[in-house]
Amino acid sequence: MDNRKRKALEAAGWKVGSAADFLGLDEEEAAVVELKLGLADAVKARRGRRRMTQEQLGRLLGSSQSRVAKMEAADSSVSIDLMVRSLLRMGASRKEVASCIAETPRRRAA
Amino acid sequence: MDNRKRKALEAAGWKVGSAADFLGLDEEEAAVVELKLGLADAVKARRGRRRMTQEQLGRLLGSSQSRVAKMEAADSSVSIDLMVRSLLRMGASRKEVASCIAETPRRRAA
DNA sequence: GCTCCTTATGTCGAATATGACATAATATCC
DNA sequence: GGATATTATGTCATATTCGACATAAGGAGC
Repeated sequence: MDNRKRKALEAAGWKVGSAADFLGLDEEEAAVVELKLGLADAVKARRGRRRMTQEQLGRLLGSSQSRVAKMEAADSSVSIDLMVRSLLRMGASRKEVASCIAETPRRRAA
Repeated sequence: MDNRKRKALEAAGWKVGSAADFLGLDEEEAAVVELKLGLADAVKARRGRRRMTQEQLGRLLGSSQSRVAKMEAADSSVSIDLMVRSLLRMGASRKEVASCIAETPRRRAA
């Protein structure tokens, strides 16, 4: 393989070649927030469809009402992991999780 | 609204109505693992396309080579958050992140 | 074989996310 | 109005995840 040469040339400082499609920190954070809003909406929607209270869902997840509330508010203290796990626990498929990550969340207002 | 009555009937014990599509804990864990494998593959693939080393990517992420290695191995000690952030930082769109969550990961072998 | 580069694995203190609890705010009924 | 149910917000001790470091393991070229 002839990677060595190219690697030495490209990626030398920071300007790696090809598409140059790195996001900055701010853009990344914005994307994460949108993504989390999408998950939050999905959790709220699914819980609503089941006619469950936050406390019931909290119990199902082995968690608490307050954490569910924060989850649905896309609070900065809740991880993507928790939201994803919650959706899966409520019966969402991986594809469904994916789709609510892909779509721009409805509730954009602050 | 007439929710009260229905809520009292449904959701009484745990058998909430409609689709009854709750996953058990095991199934949820399995789904999480698959999902993480998909993200891990995506990180590895993107890094490869950039011809970056794990150390370079670690530096870009404000992290370290070892964490990138664990990330690409879908190690249990790495969060979905970190993987998602890494992909976004490398320029992936929310949709691209979603698609690699949706698809069943190639590398199924242990 | 040895050297150099890259990746894998284990461990640590520090940083962050967690469940739990209290309590405030917001409905929804009478 | 009050009573009751549900949701929002703040705080805290514990648990998990973090970056960092050391070091082993795997390859590529000599």
